[in-house]
Amino acid sequence: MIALVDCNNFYASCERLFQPHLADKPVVVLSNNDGCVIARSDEAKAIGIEMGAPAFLMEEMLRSHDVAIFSSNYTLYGSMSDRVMKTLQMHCHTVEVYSIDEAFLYLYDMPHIHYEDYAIQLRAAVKATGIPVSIGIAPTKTLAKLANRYAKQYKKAVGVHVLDSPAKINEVLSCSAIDDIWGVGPQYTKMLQQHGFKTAMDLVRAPEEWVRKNMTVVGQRMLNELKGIPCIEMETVIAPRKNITVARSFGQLLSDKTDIAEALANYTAIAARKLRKQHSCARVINVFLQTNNFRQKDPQYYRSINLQLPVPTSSTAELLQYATKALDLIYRPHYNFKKIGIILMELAPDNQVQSGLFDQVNRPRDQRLMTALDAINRSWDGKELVKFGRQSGNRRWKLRQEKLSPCYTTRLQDVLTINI
DNA sequence: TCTGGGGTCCTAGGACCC
DNA sequence: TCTGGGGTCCTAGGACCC
Repeated sequence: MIALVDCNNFYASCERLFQPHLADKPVVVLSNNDGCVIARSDEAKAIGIEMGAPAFLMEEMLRSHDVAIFSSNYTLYGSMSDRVMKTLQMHCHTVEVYSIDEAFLYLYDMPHIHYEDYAIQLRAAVKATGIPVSIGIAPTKTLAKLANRYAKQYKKAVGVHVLDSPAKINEVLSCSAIDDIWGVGPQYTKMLQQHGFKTAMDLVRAPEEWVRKNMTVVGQRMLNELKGIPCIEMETVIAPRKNITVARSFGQLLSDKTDIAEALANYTAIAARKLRKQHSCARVINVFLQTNNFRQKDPQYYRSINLQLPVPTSSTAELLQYATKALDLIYRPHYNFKKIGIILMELAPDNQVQSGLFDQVNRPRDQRLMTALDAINRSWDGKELVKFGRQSGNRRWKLRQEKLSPCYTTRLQDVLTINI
């Protein structure tokens, strides 16, 4: 059996944990730039606040219901996620951390446990971190996902649901809508509804060849998973990323090339740090630049460009040179730009780099420099104490984060003081 | 009139996930 | 005035190889 542990309203729960007076209040967390709603407490969902809704269209509503609003604080959420995942690892040795707020637990080597009791205990153990979770247990990942949804929807008090018999599986399949299935998104929902499918049970009854033809091999795997035949492997070792993207909308529209170049330099530095963290080098970089396409009255512009690097690298200095060159090639004056991004592609392990015959770069020296830079910056609360000149300037690009909470768990001066 | 049988690599586009 | 930021996988078609 496989368990799926999913944190309830994760970002909202993280924020609320350190402000207990918000315990039964509506809480929302906004995306970067305080743009859209990306997490909601149950109370916020009950008022009718939709996922992804733009905050600026709901100001009156948020005020009238006294909704607590937070900017995203990924440092806090990452740290809370670590605590949750470590707790799970203490109760199961095969854990796949699937996302910041979800994990699959492999229970095959504990066949004699009582699954529901186990889940209830596990849930209580995680609650000690302050984060509430729901748990679904089933023979496949896709069914565990459905069981988890079911627990959230119909068994809120216990927060746990186990699919250990055909009858229980059928019950969940019958009361799950087609788009509740893991792997069925908006397009497949539309297609399946047009063919008369309503519930997960309807899909299970469909002929395999039909599913294969209309939903590719991915759909075929999904179908088998719903029938209790595992087709999606556990992935317990973290594979290195194949691409690394850093892209942000600016806090305000920018036209000036100097401002945009400064933003790009900072995003490049972040991407390069991520690259080194997973011990990879990039062979190709892509830089893209775009205007705000919600402002249809403004002239629109989008361009992206790929640059091949002569020798794969993870050096911020070198990547900055190519990123700057890329911007020179795609930048056009007089547009109101909203967003720029860099994608590092064709990543390879940094100990398997083929050097170039005419390479002029002193790579060992660059590597020592980057190692020293990372070490210094790591030891200062993650603040970038040492950086490249191109990264500095007037920071016109920086994000709006008007409701940012403290880093309660990662920055010493932000730790709460409690008066008794 | 009749024209083989295997393969790989690359790219764009489409689908999905959190 | 204000609308997020990351990822993965699959397929079809074209170009090429022997």
